[in-house]
Amino acid sequence: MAQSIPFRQASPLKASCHQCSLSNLCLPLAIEENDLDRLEDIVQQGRIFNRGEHIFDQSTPFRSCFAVKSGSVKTSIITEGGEEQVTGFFMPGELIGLDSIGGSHYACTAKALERTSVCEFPVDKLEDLTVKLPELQHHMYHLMSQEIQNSHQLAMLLSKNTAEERIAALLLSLSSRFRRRRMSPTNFSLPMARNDIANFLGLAVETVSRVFTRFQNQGIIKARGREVELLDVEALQMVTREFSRQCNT
Amino acid sequence: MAQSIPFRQASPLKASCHQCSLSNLCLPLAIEENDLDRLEDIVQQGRIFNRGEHIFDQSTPFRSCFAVKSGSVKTSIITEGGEEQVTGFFMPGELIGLDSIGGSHYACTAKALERTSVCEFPVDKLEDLTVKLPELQHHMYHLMSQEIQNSHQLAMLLSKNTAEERIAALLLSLSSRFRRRRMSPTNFSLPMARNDIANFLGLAVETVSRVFTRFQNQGIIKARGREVELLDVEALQMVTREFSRQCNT
DNA sequence: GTGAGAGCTTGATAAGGATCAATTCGGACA
DNA sequence: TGTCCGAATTGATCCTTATCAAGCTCTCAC
Repeated sequence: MAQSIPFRQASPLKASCHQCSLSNLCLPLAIEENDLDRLEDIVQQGRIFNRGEHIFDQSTPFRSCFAVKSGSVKTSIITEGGEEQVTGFFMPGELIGLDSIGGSHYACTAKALERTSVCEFPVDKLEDLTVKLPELQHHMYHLMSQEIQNSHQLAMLLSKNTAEERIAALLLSLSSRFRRRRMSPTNFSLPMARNDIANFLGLAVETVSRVFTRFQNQGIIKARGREVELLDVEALQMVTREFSRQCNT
Repeated sequence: MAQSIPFRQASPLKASCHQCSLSNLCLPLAIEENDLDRLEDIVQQGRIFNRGEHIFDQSTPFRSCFAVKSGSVKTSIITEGGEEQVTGFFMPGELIGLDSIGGSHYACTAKALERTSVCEFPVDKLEDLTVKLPELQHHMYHLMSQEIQNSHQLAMLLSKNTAEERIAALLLSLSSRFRRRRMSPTNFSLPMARNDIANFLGLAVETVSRVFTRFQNQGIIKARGREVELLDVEALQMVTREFSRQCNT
């Protein structure tokens, strides 16, 4: 977009956090209104990625974290043997690359799941800034610790829960993330393919498919391709083990 | 120990990072010799925990990160339903509590696996210090991102690898961590019970036991209770999938 | 519109590991 | 030294989910 306006030469790719609708989800939420300029000074409006394009991969030298502005991203580790493990899905307002700070290269590969735009935060500048803005530093620590917790939660899901429980948990996670963005928590379209869901949850595609139809037959969800409607959120919550155990006790 | 010397009243529980044998593994490794005092100023020599004692649990208000000084610690998440998921094992020089920064309470429960001593870093002071020592801040980011990577690696292990591969990977991880501490990488005693291994790796205890005996019959390891000897490290590396795939290709 | 290919669904079979059950081992303690 | 209890091992069976195979559907290019 910005590139199609050749006349504005000054501050060519500077993003405006002030005007961004995601400022209450993204990094700006940790910063006082009048310090926001300092964040804007280091943010670069990244380019737009088409479906399937890499934002970075494991061979890219690490330089920046990225905030998703629109669209969605999947991150995955790819082993020497070529196996892929999807490690996360990122939606608008969420920050990618926290797992790579301190390394020379990115620790994972990030791929746009649809047409996606991102904001880029060069990490050297970000580190300088967090020294000056302790609230921002605190927020960074907070984000990173949450990333650790998310990953532990995933490990838990993978090692202790059935296919149905895993899928229910994913649907609920997506639901709450849509809600945070003031979008319908019960009626949304999945940004990722069944394949990615399967990989992320440690299942075979066929199993994912079967569980979707099972949920549908039980009237818990309605799914048509990537379009999903959660018909009975309570039932979904019952499916996740934490909840069912809680109720049994 | 310090408590048994009642005459020294000044700086009662101050740890000496200068003299600590783990200073090349622990936080001090990021700090210039002459800034080390500032870290020492905020470190508290924590008390010693007996086998089975909690260093903190999920109901403890979050205040500090802890470095293991001697002994070992397991961390786990415990769900409302009472289920446990072991999220990590921590050995001397390693930092616990990174997953909790920014929260009001600890995100996991930490339990001493044997008689264990820890150093305590109050996080408010640590955050203040990282503002003054950018190298320390950078190192904290680095540690946290590695924690994320470790957890992703675990997720990968759980979702893609067989029981044998998971156990081989754990043994190799322990081995390399012993090596870093200048201890034998092939001859060590497991700090954790079979039960904890099973839980961590998403297996049943029986499966862990069976794999141990299978490895033993194949002459890859020798195990007598918690005493383990790695007889054929190469073979173990072959077992982990990354390696075997690499060789097949 | 039509064909091709990827993505998704459904069915049948097989396998890896969980579960249940029964010993055995090992260390703490009287 | 014997006893007790939890941890570890071993065996038999069952279950969930992977795998293999086939058919369906949607989308996109031509």
